[in-house]
Amino acid sequence: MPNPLIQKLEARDTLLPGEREALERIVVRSRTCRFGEIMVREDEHLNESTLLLQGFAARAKTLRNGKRQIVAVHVTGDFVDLHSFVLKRIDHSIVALTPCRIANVAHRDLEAITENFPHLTRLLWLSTVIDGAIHRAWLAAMGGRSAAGQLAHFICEMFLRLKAIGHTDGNSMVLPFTQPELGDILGLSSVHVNRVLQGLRSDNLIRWQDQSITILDWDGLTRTAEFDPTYLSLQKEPR
Amino acid sequence: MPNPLIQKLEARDTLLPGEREALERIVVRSRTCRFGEIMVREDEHLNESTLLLQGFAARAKTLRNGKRQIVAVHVTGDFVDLHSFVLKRIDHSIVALTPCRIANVAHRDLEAITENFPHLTRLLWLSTVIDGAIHRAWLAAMGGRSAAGQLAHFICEMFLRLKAIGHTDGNSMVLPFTQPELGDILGLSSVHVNRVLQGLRSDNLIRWQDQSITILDWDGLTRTAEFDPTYLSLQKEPR
DNA sequence: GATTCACGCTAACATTCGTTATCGAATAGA
DNA sequence: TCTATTCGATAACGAATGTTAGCGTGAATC
Repeated sequence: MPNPLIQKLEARDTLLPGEREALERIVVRSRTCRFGEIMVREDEHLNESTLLLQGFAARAKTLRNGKRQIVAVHVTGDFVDLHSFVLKRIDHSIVALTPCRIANVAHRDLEAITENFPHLTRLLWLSTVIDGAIHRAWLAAMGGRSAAGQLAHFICEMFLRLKAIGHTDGNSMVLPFTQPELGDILGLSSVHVNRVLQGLRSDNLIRWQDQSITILDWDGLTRTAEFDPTYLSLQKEPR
Repeated sequence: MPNPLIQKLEARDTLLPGEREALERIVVRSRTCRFGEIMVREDEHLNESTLLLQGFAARAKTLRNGKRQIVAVHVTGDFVDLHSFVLKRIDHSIVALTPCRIANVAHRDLEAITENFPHLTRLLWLSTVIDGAIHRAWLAAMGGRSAAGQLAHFICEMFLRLKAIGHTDGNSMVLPFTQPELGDILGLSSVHVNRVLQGLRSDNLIRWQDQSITILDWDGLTRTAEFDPTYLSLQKEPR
């Protein structure tokens, strides 16, 4: 089975000779996580990063009143806390939103990559920077759009990200999130998530059954979302 | 006058011999910007990044309804769009919130750094990753806190960031933002910003006169903000 | 088989927040 | 000097969103 990280980087730029092998060399041990398991705990000093080989995971901050704010959602192939390589200490915990398979990559090995593979280093850097672009898109969605627009934006984003890794089926995808979890993602109450979801359904934009979402009207959905996919950097470019 | 970028990096890790000179070599041309000037325009293909030598700048996205959402605020020493080095195309524009002095750094020169200075590369990488951490803090503030908590959080953050570059005076700082601008930052209407500001004032947490803010009760302010400064990475660590 | 629990959904109500309008003061420009 | 604009502040109103409660269902647990 191919390393999904390689697939992800190859979508953004062509790997140079040797880079693929270097990546394969550092991804060794892998293990599984149960649903709800906390893979990485806030404020710990880290000497390895986590690569998500399969499943959905989230970066979450918990507030004093018990509210949980999810600040990022990750899918297969994402280097969930690559930023901890330079940060050393992360400001959130990482939790499995489904059962997951993950691999740990030693920071020592990443350091060796920065010493020997400058182009590959730039591509890893790019991964963390795309995470930042997604953060900004979420900020603009939360601050500037209606709740319906925000939810529509999230659906559009997840569809393109899942499509990029071949996890869509026509206009459908599996999004294994409950409405309370969506509330934690969007910063809304689960009641309001339900209301807004009804709206998207009655506008015939999407169908959401169990955990399978079908997009009935992509143009309409992107219009209510004001969705512009460029921030996902889904095209090749020399980096 | 010392290069403020060097000062910023030195606060996070000790520079190795030669790194300081390499940085000084790539920061050459500098120019001034008027208030409101757009330094970098959304969606342009970039081959240089912008270093803020003096002043306040913002990254902003404009929505279809005319609303402007500011997704980041930058101060002296910040490498405002260093992420464009690997991204090549940015998802927002960059606008001067005050008159600014800026320098442009060619991506070719940054590429040379990644080829020859791996440790310095990691520190530049770190800069972009700290920007991401700030994005996440804002997301948690917008999604999970009250408007008062969100505003208080922003004030705490700006105070520590300005203190780190020596731009505070005791418990006071100059924050040259109007209330409508604060609204664009927080995703609130200017009317509501005014309401919430009154609240912080009447609780004797801050004094805000003209553009000078005095923090009267740091403990109280951080408590209403639920502010934890670790995400700013303001301590040295081998990277 | 019985129990518990989480989920999706709905309703009623309270609160927060946005919109619009207005005012005086300060500022910039003609 | 006069005018136009912007800002901070305030009020009134309406819309968006949160809170609490309750219901039926299905899955998991005992």
